[in-house]
Amino acid sequence: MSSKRVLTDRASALPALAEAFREHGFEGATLATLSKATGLGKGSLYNFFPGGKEEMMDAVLENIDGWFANAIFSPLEQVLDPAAAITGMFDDVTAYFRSGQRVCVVGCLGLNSAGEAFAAKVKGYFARWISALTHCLEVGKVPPALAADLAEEAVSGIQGAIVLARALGAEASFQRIVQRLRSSLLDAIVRYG
Amino acid sequence: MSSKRVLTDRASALPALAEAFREHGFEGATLATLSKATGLGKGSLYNFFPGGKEEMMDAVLENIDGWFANAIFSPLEQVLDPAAAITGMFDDVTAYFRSGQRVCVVGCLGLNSAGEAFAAKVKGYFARWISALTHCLEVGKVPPALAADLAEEAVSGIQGAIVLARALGAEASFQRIVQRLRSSLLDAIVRYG
DNA sequence: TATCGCTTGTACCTATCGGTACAATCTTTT
DNA sequence: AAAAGATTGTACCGATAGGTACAAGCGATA
Repeated sequence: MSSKRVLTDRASALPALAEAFREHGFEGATLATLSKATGLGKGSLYNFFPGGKEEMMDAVLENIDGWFANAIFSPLEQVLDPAAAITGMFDDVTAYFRSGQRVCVVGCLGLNSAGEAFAAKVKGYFARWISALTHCLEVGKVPPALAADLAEEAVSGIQGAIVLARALGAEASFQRIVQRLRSSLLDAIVRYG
Repeated sequence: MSSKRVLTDRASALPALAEAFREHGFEGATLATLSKATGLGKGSLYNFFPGGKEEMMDAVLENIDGWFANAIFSPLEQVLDPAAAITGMFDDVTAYFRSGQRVCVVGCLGLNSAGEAFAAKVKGYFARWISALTHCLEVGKVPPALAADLAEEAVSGIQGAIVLARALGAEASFQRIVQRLRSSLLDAIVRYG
């Protein structure tokens, strides 16, 4: 059971690590920050993540990706009711990003040179999201070319909504933008479905 | 003339500083980085910017804001031909952000805690952009409520396009998204104008 | 309860951080 | 050309960065 316990404790530190990286970015999050955020001393941190900050961020990305795969990507990929799946996606995403007050770690990593080490994971995350959403729209009888366009627009639009809502300090902006995106996708399904 | 020369040299360092901040972010850009980027030693840097990194970023923001005011905001605010102004805006923005390969310093600052010191400027930048674009659409006879929505969607959409294009390493994504936004605004003007 | 191995806090390391001091240079003015 | 001022590189500062070493502490097995 000891090997399981290591896993458990390592995993239980991930939410706090993710929150610290979210707030301060990869460069801005110091070991002192991470230690305080998790309640773990440096010793424990390096025990669980021998690779240091980079391994911590890697684990956080893995964890986030797992959450999205489960809560967002899979439902879209194995969709039965496209309209319901899309509505669910926007609801989950709005809750997850706290209407834009909570930043997207993955998106932020792509923006500066500090995130280059994680480029593949960042790319994979967005690529899978768009492809899952495209698939869902196609199941809703939306023509493939339009489906791909709408999916790209939606995923990109959510990221933009986060940037704008943070900049303006306005959750309402996020909600308006996301609602418009949702309507746009649902309209396409209604039109072709 | 000496006071002018100070201004000139300080100003001439701004593009290099902006590029360094763009690439590494505020925290990630060290004084060594900034020194190398500008070709100025620490002494000169602190001679021109006694307030250190923070004053440098402040000056960079001022500079960026000035560029946008001149190239983007003013044409929208004093618009005669709304359709042409909007087309011009998207062209200029696409060139400025190098189809999304070049990050928006202002948007990035809003994303993590390091940028809190600049929150007012960040907010002002986006607020003015949205309000200028709203005005332009209204001149194009688009109803005010819809104009505000479309403007918010466009500005937010551009930011999202940058995030996505960087993450995917795909300029094509940026161009598709921006073209769709442009069409959406032009359509509204055609419909109501 | 003695032992074993995982876990943890503390002390410590070097490199580099942002920033300062200042003497040596240029420029400019006269 | 000489004085005055602006500009610059270099040396240096304390603080803190990420990371390592390691002895004490801990819970499980026997």
